[in-house]
Amino acid sequence: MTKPTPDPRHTLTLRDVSEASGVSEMTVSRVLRNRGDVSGPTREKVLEAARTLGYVPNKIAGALASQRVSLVGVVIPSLSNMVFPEVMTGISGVLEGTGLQPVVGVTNYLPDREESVIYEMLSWRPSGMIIAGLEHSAASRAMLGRAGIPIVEIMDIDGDPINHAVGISHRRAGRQMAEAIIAAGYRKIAFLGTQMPNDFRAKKRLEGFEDALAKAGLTLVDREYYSGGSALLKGREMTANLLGRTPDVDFLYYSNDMIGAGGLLWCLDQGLDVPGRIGLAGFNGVELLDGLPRMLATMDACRLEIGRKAAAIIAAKDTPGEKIELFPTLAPGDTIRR
Amino acid sequence: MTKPTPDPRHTLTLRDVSEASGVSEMTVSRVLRNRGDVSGPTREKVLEAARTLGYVPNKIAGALASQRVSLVGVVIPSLSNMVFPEVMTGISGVLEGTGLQPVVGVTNYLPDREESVIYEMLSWRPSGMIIAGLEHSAASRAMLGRAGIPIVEIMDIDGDPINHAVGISHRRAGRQMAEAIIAAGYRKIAFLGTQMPNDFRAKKRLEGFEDALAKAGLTLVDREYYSGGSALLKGREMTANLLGRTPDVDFLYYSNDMIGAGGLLWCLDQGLDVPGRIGLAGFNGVELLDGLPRMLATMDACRLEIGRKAAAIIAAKDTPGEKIELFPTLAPGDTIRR
DNA sequence: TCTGCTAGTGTTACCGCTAACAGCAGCGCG
DNA sequence: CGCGCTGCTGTTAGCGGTAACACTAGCAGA
Repeated sequence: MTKPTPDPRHTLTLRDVSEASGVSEMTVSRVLRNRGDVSGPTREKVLEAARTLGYVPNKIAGALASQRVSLVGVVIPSLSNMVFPEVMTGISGVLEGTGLQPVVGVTNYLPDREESVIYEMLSWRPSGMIIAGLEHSAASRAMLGRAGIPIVEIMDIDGDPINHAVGISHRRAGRQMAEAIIAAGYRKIAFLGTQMPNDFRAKKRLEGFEDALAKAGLTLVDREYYSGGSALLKGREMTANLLGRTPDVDFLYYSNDMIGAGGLLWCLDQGLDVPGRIGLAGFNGVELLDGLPRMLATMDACRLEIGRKAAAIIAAKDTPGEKIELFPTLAPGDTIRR
Repeated sequence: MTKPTPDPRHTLTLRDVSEASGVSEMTVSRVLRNRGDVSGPTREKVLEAARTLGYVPNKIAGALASQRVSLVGVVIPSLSNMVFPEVMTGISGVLEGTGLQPVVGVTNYLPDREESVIYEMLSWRPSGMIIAGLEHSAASRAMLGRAGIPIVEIMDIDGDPINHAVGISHRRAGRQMAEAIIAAGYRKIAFLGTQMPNDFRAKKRLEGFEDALAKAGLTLVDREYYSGGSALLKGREMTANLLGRTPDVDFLYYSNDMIGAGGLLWCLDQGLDVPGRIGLAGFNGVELLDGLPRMLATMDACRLEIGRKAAAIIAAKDTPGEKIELFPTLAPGDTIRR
């Protein structure tokens, strides 16, 4: 409730601390960064002065002078879907000790927005960039390629990375799930998922899924798409629609766990025999959903590990470009026959 | 998969663009920032050069020279609990048009970590800071107070803000919920919530809740705390424990919707009559949960609006310090008798 | 005694950009 | 015809730090 500027004069600089402690700015700088030799007493004097003044260093100036920026740009499509927060946890954990700090930018699955977020981030000259996905506009790829810093594209490895990639094969994940479903004896299989034209990972999963169906001489008997809204609720609606339209389906493959959970709740409400009469599966392995009446079949996307590995690459900063594939595990849960 | 540094020589600067387009650096700078008069043809030449070179301005240098930083620090306790992503959405939405960019820091509800996150952020000399909560270490408060920028403390207004505050009264929210519960005729009321010693908002809600109970001559008949893990699952466990211990409870007040949802699912599994035999309520109004078999009674925390208002204060940057109270609405759902 | 070294400190020259001001045409006007 | 103006462009001097080097005293070894 006070005014925002209680400045005695201006904002503090190294000079203020140097005057207060009677040494040069350079020595203050050395003390504050723990670099170079400074005698014990001097160090104490300086720290004391900095503390009582309440000096906070100016990283803008420091970064410009040293040509070193302690930021790592992280560009992700969304924060609200449970998957990226976990990736962030992995990233922060590893970056913690390194003096590097993640800065997130959110694109909402819009390529234009992604381009401008990347531009903005690069203009801060970060030490590295972590970006979800392998598909970016030509301009984005060009900017990133030219930036001269390590670039790690995460989540997906089905494609050509600019530099590094850490992720899983969503095509393979789709295929694996399909194989498990077929092996369990389901034959009339439907897909329910996001409409989003730019969720390439979901798209690849579906491709892999359909490939595997084709190999078994099957095709999807129906499909249903949605866009916004509460995922749980959408899952119910979509499932109701689809079963209304195609009552004899015996398996529902959802593009993510949230809508899958909604579908599961609906099926249970209807008293359908799950997984006997009908099976369900999602994708992501969101821990949040442990605690549903029944465990949804799903596939872990290795989110934490992806975050960790990506951060480690940036922190190492010398690694030559490479593709790191992680392998998700299928959790059959209680919604697929065994 | 290529090497990270395809530099023809070094990273581009204004000088490169100025040479490529045959004008001074200053003119290039003017064009790139749309500031001051530049003739049409010159502007074209410059833009063309910048585009073909792939120049990305260096905001570090720009910020240092202009003493203006387009960043807004946002300090929040967690990203994984559904409530802050929505606040972020509100913030980003408002900041979008202003040229300001949010930078988030996560504290995991640890005061020490909060202090260092604040220090880190201030060292980038942001144009403003948005921080969750009103309770901070003395050092944190001092740093923020001295920073000379607008500080907005969000979520809570039960206390003394450093500068601005936007939020709801959690004490009042707790009281209101208690009153509604009592009015509905429940008498044996228990509380289930987070253990976290630093979730001051949850604590205040509980205080308000107990105050209102006391006014009606009631006290909590039991309570149960948890710390980590999947909230839905924890909700189940806690509820099972509590009802095992105190079977005659007739209302369960949860400190958040997720554990409330877990509890609700457990009650339904057990075939308990909700809300007849037992009522339940949570807090937050997370949209995510629409779609549960039954709508949990809850209270919206005005998250989106809090984010918007906070960002607006920073963007306006001249507003004198003030406390803005928002008023959550109680959504009785289907888990409280009417 | 002189040299060479080291630990501790100061000096200088930027880092890449922008504020502020200094030109300098070309023009209308008294 | 000289004045002031407007429209455009360039020049200069930092912003607040840090790298790189210069300096000084003190001391070991030749």
